[in-house]
Amino acid sequence: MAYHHGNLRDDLLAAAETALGTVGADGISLRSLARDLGVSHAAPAHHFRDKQALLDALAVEGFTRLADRVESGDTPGRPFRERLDAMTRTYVGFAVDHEPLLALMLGTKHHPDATEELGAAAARGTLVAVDLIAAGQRAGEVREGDPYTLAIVAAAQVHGVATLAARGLLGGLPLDVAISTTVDLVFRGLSA
Amino acid sequence: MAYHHGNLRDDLLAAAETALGTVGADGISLRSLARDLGVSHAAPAHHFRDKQALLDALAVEGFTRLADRVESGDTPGRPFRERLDAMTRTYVGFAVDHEPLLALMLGTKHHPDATEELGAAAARGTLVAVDLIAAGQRAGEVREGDPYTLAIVAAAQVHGVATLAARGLLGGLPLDVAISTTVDLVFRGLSA
DNA sequence: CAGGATTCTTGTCAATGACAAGATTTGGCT
DNA sequence: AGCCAAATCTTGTCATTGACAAGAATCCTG
Repeated sequence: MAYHHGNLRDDLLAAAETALGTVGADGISLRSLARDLGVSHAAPAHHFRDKQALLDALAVEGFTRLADRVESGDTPGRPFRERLDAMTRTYVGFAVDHEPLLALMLGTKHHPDATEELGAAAARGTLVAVDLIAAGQRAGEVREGDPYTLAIVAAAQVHGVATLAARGLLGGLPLDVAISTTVDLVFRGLSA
Repeated sequence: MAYHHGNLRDDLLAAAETALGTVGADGISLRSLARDLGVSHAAPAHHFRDKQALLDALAVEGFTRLADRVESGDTPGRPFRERLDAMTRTYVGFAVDHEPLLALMLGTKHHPDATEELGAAAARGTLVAVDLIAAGQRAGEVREGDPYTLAIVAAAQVHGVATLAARGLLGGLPLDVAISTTVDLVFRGLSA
């Protein structure tokens, strides 16, 4: 066994994400992760100052992956409603599949210095939304108004459905019904 | 000093809610609460089986208070848009004023037996929303469709704006602009 | 006014996050 | 090649915490 693990940092992140799904963010223990990776209980400290620093790194990774998925699922040039539908499904799907990660991403207890990095990662997502609204306006499909404001609020609406769906708090409403209704309501709300 | 504290349970809840705002849900320590109340470190165990049981009780209390505020701020009989506006402002206001509590209420790590109680408390809120939609439909102000589905989704949309606003994640959008836009978008979406 | 239930206390345990100090390895610099 | 600093990992330690056990003080019901 090599004295140096090699890529402890990446392995810690991977193990932490797995643990996130089983024991939750608070249930994660640095010592337990270290044990799983066959490493001493103090080794993680050399890669993450804090337990929170590890979680922050996980959150940043989550934002990046979410943005990737949204962007790759997008179809620029297609009608507004089609793009809105795709984005909504992607977002809700991500939330349902990775609820603990999303909770981490939008949690409030990040390190001050990480907040900056998280903000940048999150900004990528809003960019896509603003672009969507602006394109819709240019095509005369979306009503007038500050595209930034409309994008933020519309995204927040979809976000609300996503988080409640992820936590099973939609009162028994089937997921596809909830999504379809959401797209419909948001679309009508934004219509010209 | 009386051997019996008298109303430890209530005092624990009150102290816990205060701590919730300062150190967060995870930062709360039963032992610390006990110290603050001048009571032995094991005393809380006789009132709350668990640390989670305490948090669950706090969450139930939160749902009750939120429902109270929404109901008391409601104006049945008035036009749909007016009621929607009032409810949205109440909800967003509650979220901004009590973000940690709301996070607790909608968290996923409750005790199984508490989930039932929480569900009942939360159901009160959806009742108001369904009533609002149904009334709007009767008045011809809201489009047709299953009122339950429309209510859940619309509530989820408002909820999304509320949580993001509470966490300062609206990208610098002024709160009143966000609220007004939200009411506008939801209203248009639901319009007949 | 007795006896059981309630409330609270002290004592204890394992787990954890964080810190300190030292060992091993790596990699750059001469 | 060789050396030294930095990076990586280790053992050791500490205070805090949640949970449990067993016993003391108090309350209350019959």
